[in-house]
Amino acid sequence: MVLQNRLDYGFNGYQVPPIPRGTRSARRRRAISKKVDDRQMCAFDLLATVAGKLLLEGESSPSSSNSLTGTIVKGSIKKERQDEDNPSKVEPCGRGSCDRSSFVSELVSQTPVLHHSSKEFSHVHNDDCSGVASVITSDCSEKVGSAEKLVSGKGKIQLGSFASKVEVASSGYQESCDCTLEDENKNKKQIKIEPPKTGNASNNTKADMCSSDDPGVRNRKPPTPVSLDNSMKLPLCTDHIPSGSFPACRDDVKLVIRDDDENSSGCTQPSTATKAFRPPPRIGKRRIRKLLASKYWKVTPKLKDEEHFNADSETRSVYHNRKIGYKRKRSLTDYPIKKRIFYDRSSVSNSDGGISSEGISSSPRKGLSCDASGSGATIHGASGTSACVAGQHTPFQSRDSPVKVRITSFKVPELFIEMPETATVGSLKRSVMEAVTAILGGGLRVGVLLQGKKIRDENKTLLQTGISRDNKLDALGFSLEPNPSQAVPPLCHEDHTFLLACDTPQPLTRYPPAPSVVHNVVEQSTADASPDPPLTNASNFVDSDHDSAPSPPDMSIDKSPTDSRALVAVPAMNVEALSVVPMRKSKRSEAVQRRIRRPFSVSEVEALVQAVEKLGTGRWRDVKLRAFDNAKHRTYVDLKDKWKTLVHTARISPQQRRGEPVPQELLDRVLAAHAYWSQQQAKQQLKQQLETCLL
DNA sequence: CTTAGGG
DNA sequence: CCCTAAG
Repeated sequence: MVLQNRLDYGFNGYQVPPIPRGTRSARRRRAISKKVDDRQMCAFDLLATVAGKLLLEGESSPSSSNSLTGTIVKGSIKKERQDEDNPSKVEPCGRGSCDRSSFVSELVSQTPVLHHSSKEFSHVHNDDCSGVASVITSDCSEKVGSAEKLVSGKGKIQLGSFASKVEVASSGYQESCDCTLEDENKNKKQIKIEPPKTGNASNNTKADMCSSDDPGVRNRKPPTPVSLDNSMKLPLCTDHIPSGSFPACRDDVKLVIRDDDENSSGCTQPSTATKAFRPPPRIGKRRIRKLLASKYWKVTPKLKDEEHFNADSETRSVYHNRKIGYKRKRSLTDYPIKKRIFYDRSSVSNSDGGISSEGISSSPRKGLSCDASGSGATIHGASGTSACVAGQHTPFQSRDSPVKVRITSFKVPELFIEMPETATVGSLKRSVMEAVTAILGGGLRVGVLLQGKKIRDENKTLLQTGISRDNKLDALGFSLEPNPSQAVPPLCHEDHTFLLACDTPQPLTRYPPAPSVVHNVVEQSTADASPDPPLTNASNFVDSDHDSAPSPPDMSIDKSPTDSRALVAVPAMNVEALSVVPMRKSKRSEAVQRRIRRPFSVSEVEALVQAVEKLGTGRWRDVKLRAFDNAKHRTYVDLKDKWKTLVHTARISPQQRRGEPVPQELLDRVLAAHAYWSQQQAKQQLKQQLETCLL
């Protein structure tokens, strides 16, 4: 029978009888994946929250002081060329003499920036000229896209060198990591982010940050809510930043933390604050896992190969997450309170979004001198976007004069960190670090906003979009959005080995792109975005997570050359989100986002078909292990689903099929295998029925 | 955790 | 892809 089938189906033969299920014990052992440390929860929670907020970033309502969307008004060309070319005018940072400084203060005084913003703003801009990070020059004819890249590039520098150390300074001295917050929570705290002392500091992994045993975190005392003001400034460019250390008042990222117990009671159910402080561990872990799966890698992909996060556990977490998903839906109250970081409600309700640019100004040419000679500082007070807006108008602007954009800082939305009083300062640091990292490290991209409107068309020139034109009312803004390509758990290269024994170190081999795949995404993903291997050799080969993530074929196809490579519906939500304030919070921060769609490539289909031919349907876990063990983003449920659709696809006419066409040959095999295994299954059942009857 | 199947 | 029910 078996042989016959082999002949009939023309493939290497079905494996009959199916190999006995691997002993559960073995699986179990692997299934006992690492429990996520409590302390990670904060980061995860935050990540989720941040994710929610970032998703909503964009054309946020201008009516919130916490608005994440910054606006700037480009400066006008005020000086003649000669002036501009005069290097002496280019004073990056003057003492009190710095024109800009006074200019900015003036701005500040005029700008009805709401709460903390103003304070922080003045701080940064008056005390800290170096807060002005970078000058970006681009020509009027530059396209918006290129401008974004410029900004993005600068930002990357910053983000890339982003320190992985958080210092908590209270009353001027730096506490040891060992004292508890209890000891310190009376003081105003400042958290600054420092560059790593050692070269490898930036390689800190999340595990590092969370692994130390922190008794405080386990403590059941009520949490000490710590609010991180939304005044964290992120100098955009580190060019001037001394590598060794961060002078306290220079380019540091600063958070002003205020202790606010009332806030906490307001934000957390007082009754549960103590009791429910430690939620049912199970739920907590689940939640963590969920977050972990969805966002964690984005921040610290390197962890992947760590013990905690071996592929297996990661994969499993995905499965597990499914359940979490629906469980959470049923009861949102089981939200772990142990240690969470969340946004201030006001912040959340008022606006959502990413990190906004603030204190940006643009001026023609070497406008650094920025002698704003009283020209109108446009105030967007009502808008409350809390971004410094300055506009100057000059009739002299010539068409080809470069548009200079200076972004002094990006602001991070207000954060709250809630921790038990007994948490250590060290753990607080980690929390903040994680929070910041979550926001910055996840891969950001830059959005350009003009008068609050997002400029989608990257191909427009600055001139066309009006950025180059002088209009006081023109507000140019930049926003940081979650990078779509990063929205997917990134993948570390270490993890890149292909699993199947038969596969050697092939990852580096480049296969020619599958014909139907458009790879315009590749430009942004790095080297490895390897296309599908030829079908012929695709034995068990399956794109690793890394490979397939950045370039979902159909994504790139129908996209306009705008910024819409987004896999996440970031742009779409931008405006609407704000008008739908109520829903948002629960929807965004609580709900887990749907996984991004990642169409199966032909090679994946090939691998799937081959595995199913061998193993049969109904053994999806084995199929997964066999052919997709390396593709972390494919769960066995996915495989099962794919098979389902494959069967369906094979049955419908080619005209009705959508997406990347699957070779007919493969579809034939699908049908054949499906038929065979269905038959096999039927037989099996018959046999069982007979047996039961006989018994 | 896995499967199977509906949505 | 998600969600659930059922082993």
